[in-house]
Amino acid sequence: MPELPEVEVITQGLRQHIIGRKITSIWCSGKKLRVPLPFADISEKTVGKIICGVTRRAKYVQIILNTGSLLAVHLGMTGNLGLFKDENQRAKHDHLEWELDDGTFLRFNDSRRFGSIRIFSKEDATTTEQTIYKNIGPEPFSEFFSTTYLYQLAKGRSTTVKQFLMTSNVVAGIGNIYANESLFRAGINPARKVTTLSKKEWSRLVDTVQQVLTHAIECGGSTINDFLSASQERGYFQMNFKVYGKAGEQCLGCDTTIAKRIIGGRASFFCPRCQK
DNA sequence: CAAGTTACCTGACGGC
DNA sequence: TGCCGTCAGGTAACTT
Repeated sequence: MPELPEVEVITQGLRQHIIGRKITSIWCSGKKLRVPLPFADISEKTVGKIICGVTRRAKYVQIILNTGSLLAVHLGMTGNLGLFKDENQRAKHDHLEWELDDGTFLRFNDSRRFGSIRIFSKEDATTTEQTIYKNIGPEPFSEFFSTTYLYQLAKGRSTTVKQFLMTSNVVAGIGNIYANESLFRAGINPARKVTTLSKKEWSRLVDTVQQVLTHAIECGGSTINDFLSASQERGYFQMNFKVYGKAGEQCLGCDTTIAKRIIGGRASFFCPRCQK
């Protein structure tokens, strides 16, 4: 499900509603997630505490408590964090639930269970960086995500530009959808070897990545099958897809048929004429 | 170190 | 109707 825009939309949605709320109780399904869920630790560090911040780093939603503890939630492919009124029953695949002092419930739902949830105490701030974020590249909106950075990092690598963009230690937050869409808008073929890109092309790519992500966040993310914001609203950036999922359709720019090709094991969509 | 492969898990969809 | 194969927004642990 979620790439950076979807995680950002959830983060912003939660922030509006749960800051200042006290967690009054917790429940878990007991099902195994990709990373074992440290339920006792999560319970101890969250129940009775007050939520004082919600932020995003890479594809993680971070919930910060008044004790300084940090809860890091990764949504995997199908995960979601949503807010529900008490009359809503638990849904299939709900795995963790916090009750808040205003009677609402914050629920983590994940059908494929590729998501993960970890908790760190204030004292473990360095550990947090060392465990989850140590191999994660710069945020795409940071100054470190630059033409020079990409150009230098690409030197000596044999991978394709699309795989490079989707590698989390190159840049955080870009998955299959936004890699495809950014490359289309930059006019760069996804199968190009990274060493063949000029500085001008890297520069265009930095711009289009930022534009696409910004636009997608403004649209509330992309809802293909199941993505919903914290307050269960659909995103509509999928209306703005120019290539993703459009194999066989005509390119809006030139009428050429949009192609599909597997690159690095992932479906890649592009216009063979507009993307050189 | 880089890059390719496999594994984790459920659900939706198309073909038969 | 159902069974089967394929595919899906992600990542980490393997091997090569």
